[in-house]
Amino acid sequence: MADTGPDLEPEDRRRVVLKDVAALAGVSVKTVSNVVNGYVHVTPATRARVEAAIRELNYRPNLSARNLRQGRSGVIALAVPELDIPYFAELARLVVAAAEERSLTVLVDQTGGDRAREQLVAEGIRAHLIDGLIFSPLALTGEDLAARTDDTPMVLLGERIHHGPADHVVVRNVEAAREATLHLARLGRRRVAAIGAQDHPAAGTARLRLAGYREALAAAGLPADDGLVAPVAAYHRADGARAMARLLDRADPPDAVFCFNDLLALGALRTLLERGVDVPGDIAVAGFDDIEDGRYATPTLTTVAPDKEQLARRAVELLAERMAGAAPAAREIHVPHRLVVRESTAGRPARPAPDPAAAGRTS
Amino acid sequence: MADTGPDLEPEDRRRVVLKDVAALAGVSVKTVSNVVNGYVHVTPATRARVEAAIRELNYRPNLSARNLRQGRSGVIALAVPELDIPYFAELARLVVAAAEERSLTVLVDQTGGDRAREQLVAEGIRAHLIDGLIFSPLALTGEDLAARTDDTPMVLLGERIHHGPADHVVVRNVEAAREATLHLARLGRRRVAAIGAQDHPAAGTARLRLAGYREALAAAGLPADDGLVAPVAAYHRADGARAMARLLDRADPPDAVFCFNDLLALGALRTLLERGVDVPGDIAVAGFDDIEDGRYATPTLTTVAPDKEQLARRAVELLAERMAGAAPAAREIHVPHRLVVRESTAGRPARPAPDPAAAGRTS
DNA sequence: CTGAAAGCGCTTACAG
DNA sequence: CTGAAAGCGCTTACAG
Repeated sequence: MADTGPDLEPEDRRRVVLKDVAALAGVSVKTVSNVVNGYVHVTPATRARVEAAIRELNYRPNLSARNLRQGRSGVIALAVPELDIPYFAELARLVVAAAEERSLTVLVDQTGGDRAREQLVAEGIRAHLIDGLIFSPLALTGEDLAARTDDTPMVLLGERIHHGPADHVVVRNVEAAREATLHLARLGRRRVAAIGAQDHPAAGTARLRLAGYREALAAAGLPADDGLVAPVAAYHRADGARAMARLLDRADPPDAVFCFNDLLALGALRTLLERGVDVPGDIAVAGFDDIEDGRYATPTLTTVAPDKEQLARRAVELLAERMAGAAPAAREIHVPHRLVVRESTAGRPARPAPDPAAAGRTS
Repeated sequence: MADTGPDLEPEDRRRVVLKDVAALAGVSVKTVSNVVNGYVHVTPATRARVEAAIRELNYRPNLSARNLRQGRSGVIALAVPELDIPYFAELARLVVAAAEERSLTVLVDQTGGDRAREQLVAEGIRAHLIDGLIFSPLALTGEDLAARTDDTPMVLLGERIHHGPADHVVVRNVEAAREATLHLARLGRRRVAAIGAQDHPAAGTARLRLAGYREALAAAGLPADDGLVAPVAAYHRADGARAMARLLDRADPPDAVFCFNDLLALGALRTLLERGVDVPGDIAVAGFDDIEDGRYATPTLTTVAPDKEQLARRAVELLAERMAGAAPAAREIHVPHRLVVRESTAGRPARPAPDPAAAGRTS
């Protein structure tokens, strides 16, 4: 139509629209629309003619127009701190898969765990482009959430910050951390350390896992020694490696350590290896998340395995419900977890070892 | 407007549109549009009034409408086999970041490496929703690409399949594989194996890395023994673990192995550990990709490090150029790589070891 | 510097 | 079962 483009324009091959298909098939646009959208009341002959025309013209519906008309886009956003943190990468894969089953497309936001960016995401940087948001915040506060004005349906992954208006899908962090720590205590370890404490008020996960750790110490009759609780700036391998080094430098190093995620544990394992400390002989190590790396680590890593598949599936499900217009009170859904005991607390398997592939995805 | 919704409708709080803002600010919609889009010719006083109205009404532009009008969406798709394969996860993070610099949003497609799904992606499942596509295919053939009818701008990551119409951003695979293999040969290893060969014709990367491996053997004056070339079904840890086991079961096991990616190498390391084979003492191991896991593996992994940052950046750049209407001939861009020598070929570092954190992202 | 009006490509009541 | 027409919420020539 508008022939105002620069001279680079490929060809005069004008974009094919519904009307063109209708003209070629000799029907109204309504009928073409019906065929495209799979409505029932179209005679087979008409349908065939329309489909032939669609093929011949290579017509594709313009989704922006459809979205504008229908008031929805079929796109949801997944906002995570970093896409290449294995836990979030696995989650992303599962969310994309679960969304696809509902014909939803996933758009990705990376917040870097930065509060300002998380506020933007909560406030709807993509307002009207996305129909819903699955959000795993790191630094967002309850106040931020309460101040939210955007009304895009949202489901939060992770701890429930305050009692805001959003659905949450979570793991029972306190219980899971207690189980992991208790497992270490039952190995006969007396000085069980923790790696992963965090100061800032928004660090809900860290707080809950720390609480579970402390409950377990009490239950096992072990003294709580704050010197054995190592704070970290972030939850990457490097933080775990450094924290482990600090713990080893103490006069009374631990004989077990519960790391608040697997990445921290993998970093800790590396430090232990470099220092020549035997795992689990000298120090037993447990993590949290059950990322695939842990199944191939040296030694393989004992960890809390949340049901990530269900986490993703439930999140998409709750979101779809809200998107469909249901407006129940904010819900909090718990997904199951289990403790997976591997070599880092149970010793190396006798050779020949079980094929670690059996623990991985078969794909 | 249409008050036809079911009784669940939250409130009569009608969606705020441009017109409402214009009315409140006492200007025309054109002026509001100018303010929203940051055009220059608006008096400061007017701008302030409009901005106040936007805040008061909590107005957000409807992106679908804007897209429809402008003929573009500002959204690009990234299609990869699996989001939780570390290499693709790292790439995804970098692509999302690079896209953001250009105000582009990234939507993710997972193909599972399945040809049918890859054909769909190439044919534009999201036609008109996305302005462009960055695509890392696994099973797609040159014929598939030649048959492509969708004209969404596309940039391919990985090997150039045939000489189709698409831009490619690639690593010099043959050279890189040759360097890695030569490194092993220069350690004095005589029986250098390869893990990662693949049969199917679309496996361009496998073919090129195998070629580089063979070139290096010839250059080093080593005999080519096809029994030392291990094929794999996929490029996951489990495949590497199994392939390594097969190589070890031979009468004449290798004293070095070049794995076509890091995941295969990590699986191989696990098998070697279980079998009590010393790395690099008995067998030196090298990989390809430089994923973060390799920096914390036991031992740390020697690998070819492609400049992933540049890979992502260039891909987005080429795509943006095509999206802007430039239609040069298909381009093939090579990004640099380097061989990173670590413990798996160079032995363990003397204690105290360098902090592995220094090798990781600092974040 | 601002206003009034057309139109992007669909879907959807409303008629027939 | 199908047609003609309105309208989703923007942006953009076109006037002034």
